Amino acid sequence: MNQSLHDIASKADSPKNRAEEIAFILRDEILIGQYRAGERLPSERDLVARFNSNRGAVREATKILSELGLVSIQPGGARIVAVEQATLAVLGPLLDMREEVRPQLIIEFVEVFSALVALSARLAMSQATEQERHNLATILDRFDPETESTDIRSIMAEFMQASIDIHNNLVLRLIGNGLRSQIMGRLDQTTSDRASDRAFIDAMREGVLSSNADLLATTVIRHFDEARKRLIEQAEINPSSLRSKR
Amino acid sequence: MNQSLHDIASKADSPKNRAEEIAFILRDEILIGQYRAGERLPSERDLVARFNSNRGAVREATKILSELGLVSIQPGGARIVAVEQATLAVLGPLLDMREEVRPQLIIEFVEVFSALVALSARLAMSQATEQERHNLATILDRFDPETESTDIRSIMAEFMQASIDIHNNLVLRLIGNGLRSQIMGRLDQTTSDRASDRAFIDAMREGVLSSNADLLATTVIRHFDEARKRLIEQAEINPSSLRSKR
DNA sequence: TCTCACTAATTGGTCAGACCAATTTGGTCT
DNA sequence: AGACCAAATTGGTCTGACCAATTAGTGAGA
Repeated sequence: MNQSLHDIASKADSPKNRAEEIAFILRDEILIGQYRAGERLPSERDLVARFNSNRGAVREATKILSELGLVSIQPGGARIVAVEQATLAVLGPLLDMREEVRPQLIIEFVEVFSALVALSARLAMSQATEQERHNLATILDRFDPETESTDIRSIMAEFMQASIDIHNNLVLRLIGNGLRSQIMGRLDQTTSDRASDRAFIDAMREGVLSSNADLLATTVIRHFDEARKRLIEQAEINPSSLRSKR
Repeated sequence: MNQSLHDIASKADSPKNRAEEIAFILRDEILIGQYRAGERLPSERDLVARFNSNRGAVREATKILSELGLVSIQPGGARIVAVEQATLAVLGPLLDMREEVRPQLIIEFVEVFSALVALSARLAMSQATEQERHNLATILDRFDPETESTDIRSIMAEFMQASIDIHNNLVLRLIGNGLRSQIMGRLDQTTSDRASDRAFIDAMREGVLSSNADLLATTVIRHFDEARKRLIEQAEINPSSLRSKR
């Protein structure tokens, strides 16, 4: 029961010490809905007993949960906070733990990511040098429709990073960091239309080289919108619980 | 522009316990550039001596810094991480501490926020009920160009929250949480054109009531773009260090 | 029966000191 | 210079204790 929980958690992010080990277990239990929002977390001394550890480690663990925004610690007791008020750092664990919300969560991610890539491309175009635009094009050139290995998603991630390096918008960069660390490596392989991918990459390439921000943005939005629709179809074929409560 | 000490003090987040107190001091020192990235943080025992505290509290403090993504803790020593790799939670402190990057950071925030508001409005329109659209309009109706007190920014924040409640995109919500907690209450009053604000609100209202997602999105983008340009002008009048290194 | 005040138990916050394992450091030898 | 080794340093773990604030429980009084 709890064994499987622990396994899943350790697959994703391996705890670096006892405190993280405890924190991750509690985090996953919270995300899985084992505690309701507003409920009290077991006291530090109880957790010490449960995990055969010491208060120092347990306190560090609850500190982590507090930083994740999952619990609110106050003298008298710590209380669970609704997932909706947490930080981006719960996204990854949520993807790992809650199979039934995965499809929906991925769709939501795509919705946001596409807008951010489009924005980032826009900002980059507004101040990219010739050299920088060439570098962006080079990234896109890595796409090869013949090879199965060239993952269009990794290319997009790299494109995102490169465009952020150009406009250097810190807010966008920090959000990008959060999304990347939570999502990368947790997405399944999706069958996508290589031909349409080719057209997408070509359009982006043209947008980059001609410094056409509008073309770039609309191209990105359109492509991700298609991807989104494919995901929705897939989710409806396997209708675990689309748009369900979390 | 000219900030009193009192303002800064009230903006600063007040530590809840000794660990946070220490963590916030170290965080600010890192953000101010007192340590360079890659450098070693003083050892836990040194920090104990410096803050007249104990290792437990110090370890909790460094744990917080670790969660912020500002330091990387490993056996043998903790090292400072570049601000660019931190989490959104450093934005607020950065606004409080580094006066010289404030203008640029606010511009960057507006760039991102506008895209997210536009996206959120789009998503909300795609599935809002009559009732929900009416509620959104009610929020916009709070704007009164005659009264100085009605802050268009708080209205936009509320609109953002309400639209998120409609489409319920968790990714967007979590990002919104981060931005809101970091930015809200840290922006100066900016003199804006009440007439153009009125036009903006009216356009949004029409977009909402007619469920015209495109109109809404372009309206939002255009308005924030104007706000951005005003900010750039202001920043150039007082050219502290636009687009400077951070 | 209900309310309020008081008391006792619980909880988080702080602190001191100890040992371990791994890394880092400094010196030595080749 | 470079490789190697021993010592000092560092983070990780653990025990046990006391404090202050909150919470839960009790009992007296309305």
